[in-house]
Amino acid sequence: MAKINTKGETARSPRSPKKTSQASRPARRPAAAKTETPYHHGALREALLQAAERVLERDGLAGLTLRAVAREAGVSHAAPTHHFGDLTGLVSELAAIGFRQFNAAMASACDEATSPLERALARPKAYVAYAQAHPGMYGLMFRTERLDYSRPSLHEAAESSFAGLANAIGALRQEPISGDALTIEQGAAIARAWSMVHGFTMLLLDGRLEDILERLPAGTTAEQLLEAILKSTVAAKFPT
Amino acid sequence: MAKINTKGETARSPRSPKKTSQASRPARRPAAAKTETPYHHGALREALLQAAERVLERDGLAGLTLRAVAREAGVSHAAPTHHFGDLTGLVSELAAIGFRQFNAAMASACDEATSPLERALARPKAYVAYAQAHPGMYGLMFRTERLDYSRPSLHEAAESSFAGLANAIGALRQEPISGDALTIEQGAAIARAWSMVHGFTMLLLDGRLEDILERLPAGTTAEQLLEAILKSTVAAKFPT
DNA sequence: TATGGCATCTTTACGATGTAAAGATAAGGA
DNA sequence: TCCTTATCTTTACATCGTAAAGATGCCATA
Repeated sequence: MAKINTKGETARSPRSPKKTSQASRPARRPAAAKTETPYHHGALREALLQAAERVLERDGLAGLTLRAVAREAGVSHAAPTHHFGDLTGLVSELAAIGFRQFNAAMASACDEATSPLERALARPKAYVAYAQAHPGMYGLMFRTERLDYSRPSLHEAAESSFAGLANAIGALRQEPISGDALTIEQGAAIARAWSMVHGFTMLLLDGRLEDILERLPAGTTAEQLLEAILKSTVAAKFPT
Repeated sequence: MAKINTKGETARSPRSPKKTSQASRPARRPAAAKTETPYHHGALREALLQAAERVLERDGLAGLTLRAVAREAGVSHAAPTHHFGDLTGLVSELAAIGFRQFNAAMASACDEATSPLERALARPKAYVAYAQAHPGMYGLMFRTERLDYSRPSLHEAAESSFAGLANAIGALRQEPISGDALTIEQGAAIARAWSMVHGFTMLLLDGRLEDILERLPAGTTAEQLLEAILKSTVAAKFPT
């Protein structure tokens, strides 16, 4: 509400107010002098996505508007339209980036695991850790209704995330999971794991686990609660 | 710019355009003639909440705006402000109603269960069933960031929901759960159950379980998938 | 090298929203 | 009867998303 907007709608710093003829600007967009802000940005699309990520993590989902992103990038409010079509487009592309970060974080966590038990716990722990480190991004990926999964980049990134999960469950059950057909037991195992971790994450981010955490022995963290849940779930598979 | 606004922002049907003196209106707000729409509505607060629920289930979360609710109720767009303060206020009161419906649905489902196994499954099944029957309401309760839990009605209704869950887990573990202190095992059991069911519901409503469902034997429904998950979880406690 | 097409970015405009503030209207107590 | 107050309407404004028209300069082609 009330958004002061202290710097005016369009805020490209060193732009002469009118009649910017091509004099007084370095010729041919020199990659060195970024401070001159050439008329044609040159990499606006990427700059907008980075600006959007900053706005998202700073102001939350509600603050992620087309105009705010444009302000953050220092261009006019309508500039994003040309690159993303509409807000759904920008948000979807940003979510795709989020999914890729997310997948990379889980993959690297799995790689670092040594024991079988560790490997089983690494993925869900990395899942929750990513969401805690990037709550805005996670909200963008799983809370917004404004995502267009028909966009190839988003579809592919989300699909890859799902495939990683399915493979992890397959490894845990020691039966490779086919790409096109699942038994009811396999489907239940995958859905259960995903539901549990996703639900835990959402409840945690929404502060709804506070009721539980504050009744636990003093100083118990969300990570410890998660670990207790996970261990009680997979304990049977890894006899101590 | 005259504001075309096809149905007029304020749409109380039989309102004389100017100078509505008290003649031509039934004296003293007669409870019989609802069609006359007395100036002072008499029960606007409840009417607005009912209108809001209709708008929510018809147009979804994005369609639930203060002005849309006012239109639906046939009053001016600023009328809700007096009763709810702002959009957060209205949305929070509606969410409280949702939590009460939600709790009642689960309680009645538990009452109808006969066997111990049935009783263990009744609650989560009713949970998901409510969300499927009232996706707007469920989204309002668990997806919106615009809820004010400091409001007594919402706080109480949500708290009651949590208490019901904790009791159900206590019954399942055959150890009554204290109101103020939990062991890590108890906390993990509660958080696990809630996370699983909540996560399943969110993924289902978001269509993210489609990838799994369509790989399952043809015709498998979400309810069957949920049942498979639940049974594999509590199977140990209920030897067939 | 000159020039025209076209991608890129800005300006302007419009309807929608939330919210504040002032005006209108009835209800109820003095 | 009159006045205070709660309730509802009108008006106003900043913000948002989006469309459309104008400005700018890159690049291929002549």
